[in-house]
Amino acid sequence: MGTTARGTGGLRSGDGGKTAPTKRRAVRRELLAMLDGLEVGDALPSERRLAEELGVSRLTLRAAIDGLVAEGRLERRHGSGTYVAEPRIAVPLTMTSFTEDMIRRGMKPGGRVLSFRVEAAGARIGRKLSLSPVEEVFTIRRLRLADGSPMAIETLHMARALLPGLRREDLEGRSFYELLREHGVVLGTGTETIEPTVTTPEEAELLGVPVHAPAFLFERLTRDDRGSPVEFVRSVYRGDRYRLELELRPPGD
Amino acid sequence: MGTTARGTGGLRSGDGGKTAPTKRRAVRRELLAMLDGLEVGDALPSERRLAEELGVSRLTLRAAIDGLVAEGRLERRHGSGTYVAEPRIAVPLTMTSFTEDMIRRGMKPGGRVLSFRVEAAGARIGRKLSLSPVEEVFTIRRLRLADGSPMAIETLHMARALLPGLRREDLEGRSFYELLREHGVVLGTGTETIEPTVTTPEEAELLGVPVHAPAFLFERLTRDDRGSPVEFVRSVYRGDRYRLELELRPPGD
DNA sequence: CCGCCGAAGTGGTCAATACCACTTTCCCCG
DNA sequence: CGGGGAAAGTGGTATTGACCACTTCGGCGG
Repeated sequence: MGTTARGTGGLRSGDGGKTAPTKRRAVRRELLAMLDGLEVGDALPSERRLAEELGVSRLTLRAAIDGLVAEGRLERRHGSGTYVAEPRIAVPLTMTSFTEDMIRRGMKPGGRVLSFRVEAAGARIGRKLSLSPVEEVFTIRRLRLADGSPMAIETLHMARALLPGLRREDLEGRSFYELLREHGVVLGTGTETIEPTVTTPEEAELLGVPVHAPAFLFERLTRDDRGSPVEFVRSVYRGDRYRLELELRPPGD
Repeated sequence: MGTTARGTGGLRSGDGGKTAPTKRRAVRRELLAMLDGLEVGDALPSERRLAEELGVSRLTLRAAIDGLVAEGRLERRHGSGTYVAEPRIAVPLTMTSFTEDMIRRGMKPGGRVLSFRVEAAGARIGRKLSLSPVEEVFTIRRLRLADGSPMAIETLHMARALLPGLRREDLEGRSFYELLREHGVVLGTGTETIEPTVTTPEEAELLGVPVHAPAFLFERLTRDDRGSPVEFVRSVYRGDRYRLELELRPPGD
């Protein structure tokens, strides 16, 4: 180090092997690792110190911290320091895969595949996924468990072309998004709509709740990093055990 | 054109001083003004140009743009430009007051006060608001309208001490948060929980929907800038005309 | 005529530096 | 011994300068 006046530093495009997309994410990972060794309420080293230790500018460090603050894992106190935040019962809505979501809520996620079919997309699903109606898609129905008891019923549609060799067994253990990532699908943005609904007799049976019990209906369209639709998911969550909680911030203005 | 002449209002901590609160917010306002003259899909000037025109650094400008992008009013296209985004049917959950919310959804908000009482907080509300159970609170029940038809029933609790002279008439026209601001209450963070539910006969009657129709139940606790509870609100939204929609971003990692 | 490719322009990221606002601490003065 | 106030340390904001990654578009060669 020392003076390195030659800003060109690089290190981004050159480094071998895997993608180290952005420096901020590297810092984020370092911070996450650091968090494992800290208790709730503990203070982080000061931003200036951390930036130096990690070898990044304070701006970059702050950007990484910003993310963790937004996710509720850290808490800033002006003039005092940055602290490990109280864990939230329910976390912000963004991003949640079921697996992640349940882990955050302190529950053990599980699942059972109810049905696994390959069929023509049809008009509705084809439109959602920007596919021809005759293109083959997977239609996968899963029962989602939390701590062993039913939490949601999920129906997923995805172009077969994206994961041609997918078998029913592949879904039993792992996270679906993990599978996608291994096959080179990089997830980008998604859109989710949420409506209240009531359970149908079939749903009630599977979820172990009364018929016409309140439930959430989620519909999510996930896109890859180039904006092409990847999956369309429709989920029914039981309303008695699942609720959303979110932190409101004063508007940016 | 038209687009909601919501003028420059706002500005929360307005100290009539020389120093603008923060430069970023000033820039934000400039951008908002600029947006009124643009159509959906139009491109903004480049960041470098804008930064120079507005006399701020590019980073500051970017921070302001970031906010507008997060709120869905602008859209960035890497390598191409920054564009006025398609208005969203439903906007991110953060912040929404009913009035703001409806305006964003392109509907005309309205309301009718169903009941207005002053009473002892009681155990439950007292706990929510961090008040003694015998402290006097307002309990206000309002029917919320969108384009003239019922959209939600809202029950609000707030310590009387915060707005001692509040009368029923004060609520008829204006935004509640506006009132609070005028009395020096600066809103900070809030917590909202969302559950699915079904309408009771009374709610169904007021909302004009069938009994046991799906609905959202919102509970919101709003705090001021120092973290003290300000209001506790419980709202029932009809599920057939109101739904949530949110944009999912890939996690920071 | 079409296609390729590179230059120009755009947003995305990062560094180094400076100053401000706030909190905490602790020393000095009463 | 107690209280006030400066100093130090922290996060918050802002600037300048640079390079990277991507898109767009036009010129050039096939």
